[in-house]
Amino acid sequence: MTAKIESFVMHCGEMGSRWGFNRTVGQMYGLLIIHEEALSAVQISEALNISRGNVSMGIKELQSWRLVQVHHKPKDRKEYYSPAGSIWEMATRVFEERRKREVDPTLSLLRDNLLDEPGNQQEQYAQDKMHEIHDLLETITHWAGELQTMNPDKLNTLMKLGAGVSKVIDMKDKFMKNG
Amino acid sequence: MTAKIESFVMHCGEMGSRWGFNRTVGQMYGLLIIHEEALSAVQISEALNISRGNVSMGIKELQSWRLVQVHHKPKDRKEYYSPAGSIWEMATRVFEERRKREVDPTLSLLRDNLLDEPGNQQEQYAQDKMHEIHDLLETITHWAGELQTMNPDKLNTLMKLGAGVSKVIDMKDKFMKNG
DNA sequence: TTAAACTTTCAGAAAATACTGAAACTTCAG
DNA sequence: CTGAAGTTTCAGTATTTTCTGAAAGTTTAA
Repeated sequence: MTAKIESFVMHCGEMGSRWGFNRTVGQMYGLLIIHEEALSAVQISEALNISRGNVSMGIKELQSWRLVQVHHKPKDRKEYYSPAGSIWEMATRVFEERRKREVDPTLSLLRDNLLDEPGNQQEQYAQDKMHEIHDLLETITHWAGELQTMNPDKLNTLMKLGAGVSKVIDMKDKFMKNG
Repeated sequence: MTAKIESFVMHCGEMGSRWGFNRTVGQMYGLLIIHEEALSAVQISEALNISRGNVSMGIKELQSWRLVQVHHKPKDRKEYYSPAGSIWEMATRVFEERRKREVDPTLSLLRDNLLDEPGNQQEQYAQDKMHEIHDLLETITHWAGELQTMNPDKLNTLMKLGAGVSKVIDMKDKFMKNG
């Protein structure tokens, strides 16, 4: 590993926990991304100086995020791992999985709580707030879902044309009034 | 605390670490949100059964996220805490702070690495990938920033009109070709 | 000043999380 | 079958993170 590559891999490790997994899982993912060929479990454990068992657990974790792909080479029983999909797909998968872990449980709790009638003034206030949060989370996840269905080229093109979201939306407003 | 309120507060605790802080900080924030009146440090420590020192550290943490506001009552030396801003503002602050912690350091590392010339084929491949990631992160943060400048009413209105992001953007495409 | 009422800090304890390595398991060629 | 070549699991250990409570710091009223 050259110094540059190593700095990237180590950075992914440091950021790992902020990105939703732990240090070694972050390192593993970083390594797979910047390495052109797929790597075996032993190669990963040697490159990162971690135990073989840890690699196995890390791969399992990355698979639960749908971020790695398994390959086989002819005449070779080992499994080789590489990142699944394009950079854009990786980003949407991380978003989606994080939504499942960070937002969906909250939405479900809020929905449950909003079914009951509030018992007193204090509960009324609490329910109002929960309602606000619920609606906001629904709006955000809806729009995030829409963004994910687009490809990044489209976004980039529009950005370069100087079209920000608000401009596009203002235009839509105008368009609908006229039409 | 009624059962419903408690379930919300405890949920915020469980989600805390996924949202970027720890359990008690999550609980504290949840409590402040659904409680109509501002609360003193002692009230918080009693409501959540945590030490006074822990409350102090938690408040400090929430302040670093710009999520709490301090109040004073006449004839009372204690400090009283409440959430800062509307639900929408809280959400944008959490986004913004998370961007600072989760994305900005990576962008900066990638920029540094992209300044050097690649030394060999392996480094060339690595740099290409880093370039892709860099551009994608820039696009995403740009669009996220734009979304934050809008208010949620506007988003909701548009959503109810059946205007998804992609529809709006397709329209923009058409509009620009014709114009 | 003083001291009461409050807040912050931080060393050490407790709890949670991650890692290792050996044993168990799986697969497959011969 | 058998055993070699691989993967997974998990009990115990190491590391990291969080929490407590006592001491130090701050503010203010008298």
